[in-house]
Amino acid sequence: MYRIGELAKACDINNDTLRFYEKNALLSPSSRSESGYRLYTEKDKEILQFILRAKGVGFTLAEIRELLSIEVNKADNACADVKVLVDTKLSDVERKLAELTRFQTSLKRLSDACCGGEESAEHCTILEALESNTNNVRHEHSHS
Amino acid sequence: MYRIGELAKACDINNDTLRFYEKNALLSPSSRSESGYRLYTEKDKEILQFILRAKGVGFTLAEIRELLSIEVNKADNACADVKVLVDTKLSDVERKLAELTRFQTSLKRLSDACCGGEESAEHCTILEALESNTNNVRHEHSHS
DNA sequence: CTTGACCTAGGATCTAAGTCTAAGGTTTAT
DNA sequence: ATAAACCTTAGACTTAGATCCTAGGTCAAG
Repeated sequence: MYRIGELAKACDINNDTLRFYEKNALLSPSSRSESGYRLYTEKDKEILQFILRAKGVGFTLAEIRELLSIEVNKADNACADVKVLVDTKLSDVERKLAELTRFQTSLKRLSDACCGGEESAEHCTILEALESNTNNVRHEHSHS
Repeated sequence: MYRIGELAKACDINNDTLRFYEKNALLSPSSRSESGYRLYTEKDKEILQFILRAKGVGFTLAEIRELLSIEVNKADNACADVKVLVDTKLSDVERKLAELTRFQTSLKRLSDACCGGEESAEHCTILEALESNTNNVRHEHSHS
């Protein structure tokens, strides 16, 4: 059993974040001590880690709540319902992947075109690209 | 010279967003009319487009402010300074991409392993996977 | 038996990036 | 000359996701 501070420390988050997750129906401690202290189990910790991983890839807490809630309703849901939810999340993930890939491509192009040297940035291709009306690095000339 | 509404419309953003950018030291109109109306020049419009493009590549407004400060003071900054900003952002984006790809794989595997039928989800492979501490589908047995 | 670290609840505050409202002044078209 | 469309400011509100504050209760160590 972890007390709130122990679990928070173990997962490198704030105690208040755990209280916040509880208030927002994401993760409640499995029990309380005599004096009302929250007591989290190993299982609770695993759920928290799932939450943190999901958050790390861009799921909102609302989406995570939905993912987690499937489990609670198991018996009341058909497999099909669960699958729909997962497939919806999969589309979400793929949409996010597409956007990030776009960012990556643009940033890479900017980075690759820049000499990165100690020269003055007066002719920096990155700045030029951001100034131009294309968002693409068209001119790959360097500063030399 | 553009009035606020004209520039906003031309760049497809809200008038309030321009006031917000001004308050947050991203873009101030070059002048004001007799009656106090903001007047933006062609150059101002270019800076705005710079901001919007940088936003489109995933930079936060704080990061854009930094980019702009280099932009207006090019001669005093090295190319390396600019490149660091881009490369930091790039690593950030790539870290997220990696995590997201991991999630995509997991969700795909979950979806594929699920029969998607009208059976109760009590033995749904998806849920079983979410319960495990790996987020991977280990047991590919179905509900039947 | 008290000090310090930890915990409680409830509500206030913060950040990002806007968006909206109120109460009024200006410009333009008819 | 007056309505419609535009502009001004200050400040409140929004959403998501926390984080902090107040005022007090609990627990282990010296």
